[in-house]
Amino acid sequence: MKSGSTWEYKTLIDELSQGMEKANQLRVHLCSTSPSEAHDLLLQRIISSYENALLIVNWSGSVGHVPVGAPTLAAPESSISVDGSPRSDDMNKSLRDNHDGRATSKKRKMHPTWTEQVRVNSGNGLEGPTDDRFSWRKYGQKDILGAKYPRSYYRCTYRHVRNCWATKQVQRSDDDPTLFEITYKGTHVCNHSTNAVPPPPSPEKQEPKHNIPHCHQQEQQNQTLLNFKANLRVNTNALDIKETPPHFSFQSTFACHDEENNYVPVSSLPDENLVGTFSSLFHSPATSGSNYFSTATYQMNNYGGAPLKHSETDIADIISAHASTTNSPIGGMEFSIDRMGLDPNFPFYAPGFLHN
DNA sequence: CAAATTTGACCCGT
DNA sequence: ACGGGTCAAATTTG
Repeated sequence: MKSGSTWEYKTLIDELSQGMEKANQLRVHLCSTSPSEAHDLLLQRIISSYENALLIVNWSGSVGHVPVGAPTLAAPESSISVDGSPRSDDMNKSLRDNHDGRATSKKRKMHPTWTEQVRVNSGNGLEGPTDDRFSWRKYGQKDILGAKYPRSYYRCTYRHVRNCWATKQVQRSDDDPTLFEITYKGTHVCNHSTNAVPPPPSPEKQEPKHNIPHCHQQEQQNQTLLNFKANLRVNTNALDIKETPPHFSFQSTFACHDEENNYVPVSSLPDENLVGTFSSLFHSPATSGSNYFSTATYQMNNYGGAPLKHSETDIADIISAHASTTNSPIGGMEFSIDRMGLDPNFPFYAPGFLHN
């Protein structure tokens, strides 16, 4: 992009983030002094608008020249499939299932992918960095050639319920056992603690997670934004992982890679201020959640009679969840699927933006 | 008993 | 053929 517009662009971002920050502050303030649903809702909307704007700006600022080696949000060629249903595998599965049962097929779709290094400062970081506020379900572990420690594979617990295809791999560092490299793939569309679809019947086990105070729900939205940014160039600094015993401290660094897996260190964040602004509001910017694709996903997912075999969490849930996005106002967080449908590549009719 | 983890087998790209 | 990633039956956990 040329320099003139770059300047404008930055200024715009500055302004927007200012606005957003102030709104956030106001919100926090209001929340603590005179909690009021109405205020909160209003502020949420304001903030959402800012988020929207910021996202749009970020988006347009980044698509033009694909500058940062951003983990691509969608596969370049497959513009329709904003992903989230990255693997038609499961559909295929139901088709091939018949005799083989094995289903993985096709090329792996492009997911936003980034790596986080988490250091566990403690006597024995044996458990590893477990809690990043999403519900992960381990689905595999593998000894990796030349690596001392096995690599663990996790996927989102709500994969089937919410069609959330985020996965992560955790690999302990060979020479520094306190260091874990966590590779996130795909973006969370479940946003399990707040958004659109309420969590499946049994609330998170892994994360009995403190009920999120009303005031903090915004965090989720903010987080969303942050994470979106993270998709462009992941960032974070300190994080405070809730269920960590006090003597644990995490420190993480992020990098993301582009499709060629070129590392893109995150040091060079052009808009530090923005990040600073947000990070002051978050406790755990490390989470990988993001809704920005969920809507697209929702409307794209097609459970087309492909019964997912076992319990997992239930097709009934799927159905009702699905229904809830179109019919019942659950938590007032439903969002406009139809609009999403118009342009799945433009993920900004994000949930939490309260379209009703 | 349901949900999560473990673990060997399978699949796919190289 | 090999290695990494995923599946799914068996097992464990809550």
